[in-house]
Amino acid sequence: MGRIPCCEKDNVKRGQWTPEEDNKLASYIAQHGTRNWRLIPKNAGLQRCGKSCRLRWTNYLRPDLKHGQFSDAEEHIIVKFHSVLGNRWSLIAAQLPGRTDNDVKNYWNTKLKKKLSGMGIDPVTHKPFSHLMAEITTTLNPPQVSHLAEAALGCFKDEMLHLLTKKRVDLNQINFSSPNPNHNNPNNFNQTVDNEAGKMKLDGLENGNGIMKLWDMGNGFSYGSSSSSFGNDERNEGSASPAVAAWRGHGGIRTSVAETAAAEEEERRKLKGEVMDQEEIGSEGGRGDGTMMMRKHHDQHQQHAFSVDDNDLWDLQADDLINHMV
DNA sequence: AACGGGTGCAACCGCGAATCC
DNA sequence: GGGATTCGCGGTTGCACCCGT
Repeated sequence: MGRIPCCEKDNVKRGQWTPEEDNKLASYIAQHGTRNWRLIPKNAGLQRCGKSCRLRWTNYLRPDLKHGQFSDAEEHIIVKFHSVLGNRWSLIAAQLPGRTDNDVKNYWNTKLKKKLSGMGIDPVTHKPFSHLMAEITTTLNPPQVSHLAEAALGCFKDEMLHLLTKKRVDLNQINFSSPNPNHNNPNNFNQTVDNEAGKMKLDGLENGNGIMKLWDMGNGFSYGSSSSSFGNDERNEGSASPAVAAWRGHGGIRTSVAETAAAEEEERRKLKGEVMDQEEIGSEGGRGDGTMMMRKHHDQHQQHAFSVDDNDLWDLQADDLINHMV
């Protein structure tokens, strides 16, 4: 039983690629293209499995790849799209010409995740940790809250300390009584997390036009200055997936391979234009697909949703963000 | 200088989706 | 229509390099 291996492991070389192997693969693909990955290593005279060849080509050898540091603009795009798409690295990478999903994934895991945590933002939900704590207190019974808070404080100790030392969020001003009307009624404390999640889901889906609902923590926290936020303003409540589903339901992300490469390139070009040249976008005609929706959605908020210049938090030095311990 | 821990990145693995036959 | 094959994706691992002690 078990899965059939993609290739005979015995005769296959693994590990780092040598320059000679790179040359063989690149020159073969230049001549014959990437039609059948299983045959490519055989025909190119490589003792590699097709999967390994495909990975090497797509992540490293492709001539259109961009190597080197990610720019600030690219960082912003990654965080912005991650807040909407979650860990859909290939989709995020598609917004960054010359970057691969592996690049984006690695960059997220090694740099951006820590950077966001250092800013007191949960990299999974893109919400401030303080907001998550407030959510916990509104959805769980008091005994559960105390246990969970204890555990969470252990997990988020650094982030909480950061918040305290940097005074990004004044804990005295956090409204732990929350907007949830049930909170003040002990009889309603049994509302489960599932119920809350279900409500969030509905909020996201029923928000009209499939646009993600703005979460509002009520204490004025934002990724950046008061007039700007680092992520998308219309943030999904909880996990990104319901909103993404809603978005897709309105013709959102293209995933079908039937979509032509030209269409994808067009989309990429437009999205690139959106980010690189925001001023010029407003006059552009509409599109029926989700990309346009995202673009429209973005257009409506670009003045404050994605401004690099006025984002003081983002410009903090990494040391300032993470090494908060005195 | 040696060592150990942290970091970044390339590569691998396993699964589901898409395509082929 | 359905099984086999191939592809693409996201998560994980391994290793080289860096830096502090």
